[in-house]
Amino acid sequence: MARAPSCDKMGLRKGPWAPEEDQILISYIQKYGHANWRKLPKQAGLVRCGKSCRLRWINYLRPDIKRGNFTLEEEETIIKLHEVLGNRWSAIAAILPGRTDNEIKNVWHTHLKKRLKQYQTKPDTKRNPKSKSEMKCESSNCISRSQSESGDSSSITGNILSSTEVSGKTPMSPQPSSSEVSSITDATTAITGRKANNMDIKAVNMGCWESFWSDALSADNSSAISLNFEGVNDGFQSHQVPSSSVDVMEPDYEYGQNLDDAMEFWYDLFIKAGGEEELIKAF
DNA sequence: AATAGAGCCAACCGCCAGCTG
DNA sequence: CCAGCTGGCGGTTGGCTCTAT
Repeated sequence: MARAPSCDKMGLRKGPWAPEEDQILISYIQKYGHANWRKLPKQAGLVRCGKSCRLRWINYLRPDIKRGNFTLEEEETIIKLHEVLGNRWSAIAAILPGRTDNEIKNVWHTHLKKRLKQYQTKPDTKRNPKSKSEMKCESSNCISRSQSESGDSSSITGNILSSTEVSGKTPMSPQPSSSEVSSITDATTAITGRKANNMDIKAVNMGCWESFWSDALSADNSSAISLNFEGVNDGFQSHQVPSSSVDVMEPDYEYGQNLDDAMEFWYDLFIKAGGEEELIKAF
């Protein structure tokens, strides 16, 4: 395949972007979008290659970029996801809203790798590295529970992610592209420890996993119980589980205080209700 | 105050997969 | 089916900043 000449071979500017260039790029994209990165610089009047423009936009100029230091939660999430995904930075970035793969890669190489090494040499000092099976994302918007050590499928992993966290798209976006599906698959595997299925992809596409599960389960909610747990950003959210398909319930269970507990209980119910097949029917 | 070394991060490079004609 | 084009990805690097001496 013929390769496009690199930027310097075409006499294009390289290196750090000037504020004026940023401004040109921003206003062009705001006006016309970025349908074709290769043509964009010429049309916008920039002496850069399309690739450079794309990178600048994605990594720095996009309005939804979160600047500033990574929080402890974000760093923990990266470490845990890296245990599962390895150097698949874009897949990790898909789960951390507002963060770019480049940023995550940099943080990993500059901070986290070192920190992990320290933990491994002094396992009791700060963080006790968990095995994959113990993976548990503790951030408020990313919950994961391990499959039981015995391999019992009744403790399938739970997860809460908004669509934007997984696919980078706003809710009710059109059909995901193959690359987005791959992101969703990666994210599902990373967070839940299980393989993504079409339902996950559909769920992400139609809104978010939370509401998907909720809607699906409440399709038969004539005698439903409610699970209340702390939501992503906004306090408490209610989820309905059809009690008709559940053999055992604990009505006095405290759901509201601990999201992990709620999710554990929720997923136990889900499995008792017949697992995925039941969900497919309900949906 | 000057200098060297380390750390950090924006940006580049080259490869690859998916799309299109 | 094929070749070319494009966007996306991960690895790497150059240069700026910070810190120690």
